[in-house]
Amino acid sequence: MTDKDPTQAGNVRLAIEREIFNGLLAPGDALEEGRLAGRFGVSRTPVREAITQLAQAGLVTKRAHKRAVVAALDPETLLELFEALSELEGAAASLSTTRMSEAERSELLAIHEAAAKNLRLNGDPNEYADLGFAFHQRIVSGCHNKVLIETTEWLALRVLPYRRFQVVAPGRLQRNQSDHDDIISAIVARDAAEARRLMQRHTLEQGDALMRFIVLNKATHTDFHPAALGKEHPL
Amino acid sequence: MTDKDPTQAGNVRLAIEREIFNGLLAPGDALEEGRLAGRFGVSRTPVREAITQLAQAGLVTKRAHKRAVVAALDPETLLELFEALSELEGAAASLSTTRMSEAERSELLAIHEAAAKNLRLNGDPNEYADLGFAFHQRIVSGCHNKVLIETTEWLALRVLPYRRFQVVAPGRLQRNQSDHDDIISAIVARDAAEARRLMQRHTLEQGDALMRFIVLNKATHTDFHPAALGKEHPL
DNA sequence: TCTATTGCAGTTGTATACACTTAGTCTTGA
DNA sequence: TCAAGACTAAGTGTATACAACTGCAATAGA
Repeated sequence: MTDKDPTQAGNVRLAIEREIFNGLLAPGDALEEGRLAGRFGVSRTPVREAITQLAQAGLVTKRAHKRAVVAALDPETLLELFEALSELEGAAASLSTTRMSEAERSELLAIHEAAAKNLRLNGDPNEYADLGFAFHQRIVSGCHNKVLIETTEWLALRVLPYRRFQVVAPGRLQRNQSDHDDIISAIVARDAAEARRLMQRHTLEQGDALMRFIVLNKATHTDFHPAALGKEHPL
Repeated sequence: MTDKDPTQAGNVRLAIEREIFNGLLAPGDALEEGRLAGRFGVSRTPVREAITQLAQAGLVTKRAHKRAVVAALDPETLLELFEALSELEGAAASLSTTRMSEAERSELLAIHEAAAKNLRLNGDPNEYADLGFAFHQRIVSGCHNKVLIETTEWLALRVLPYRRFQVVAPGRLQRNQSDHDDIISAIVARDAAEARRLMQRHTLEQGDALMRFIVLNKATHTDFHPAALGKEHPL
């Protein structure tokens, strides 16, 4: 357990989060307080507090006197999540066109070019996924609105376990990169409306691609969950 | 304490929420677990859980080994909050133009007309505020995207203690109503882009008006907080 | 007088014990 | 055989005790 966090509840929260992202805890799995407490070597109290926080964050669902379970993202909710996310990221992109500092803009460009290079040289897909993630993150943070940033990341957190799988869809990478190309163009041209439109469409399409992938996968593996494919997520 | 909620932590959470909205607990006030426990006649455990939830919801801030305090919305954050909210409500309005059922649309119209009537007859300003609140809420819920609805309400919750004061600004009521008029028109015309634009601008202006009011008020009363003006909020 | 250190009171964080709820099984009666 | 009800096991909700931390005030030293 990382000892950076002063409080155990925080540690436990992070640990459970990680396990959810790793797939060690799959959507639908029950979080039993006593067992987790034993596993982490603490009492039920901090575990309970961690679960409360995770429930409030939407990563787990909890009803009175029932065991908390890892939030299962049914396709419908996943779609809604991406729709909402696309609106927020679109808004952020729009604001970022006028608010990003020169340094932020050049950093964004650097990330974008690193991704392009990775693609040209057939680099590690996971590295590409991370760069794509960074790309989105920089655009969001560029809006300089803490509330908007927080809210967007809050939603992004919930799709994070699923989001990296878009890369496996054939041909998605090139399409993804050209989308990013266009978004960059809109940003450097200071075209807020266009940046919003492109960013929104892009995120929405990511969601669609992911959905398609999931339902196809589900056809063969009814017990599909993120960990089925992934290596753990770097957090 | 209302005994409808099965769990005490939930009761306490609601009670504290109410006190925050009432102004009994003003932004910056400390929430001391022991004292609250005594006041509500429960132990510290459910109080602690309630505070954890409220912290996750953004209504209070909490750091390790420090007392939790009611989140103080400094003007900058308040502005950011309204900016983010305006994006979300705009998005919801856009989606609602195509997704609202006929029943929902007519309910929205009924609310709007009730507000108009209230205004014509110089009715109770608090009733008008409630109708305005309902207006926004119906448009948001009309988008039929649970995630988007939840997220919007989550942000709206944080400005709720402040939002009702817009009505006191002179001339705001008529302007508010005519804004609503235009939004309704866009919705019945199924003009998604226009509905988004109007709704976004409208919410943003609400924020601006509120901000102006607060800074003016603050000039005389440095210890300004919502309860200074309001009757309690009906929750 | 000023500064640093130490002690103390108050408050939060954690462990543990107990009460209550839930779901499943087993018994019992028709 | 089946349904209804009691019993039981497992797990959550709450209370309480204790440990750890923070802020402040008193005190000692220069």
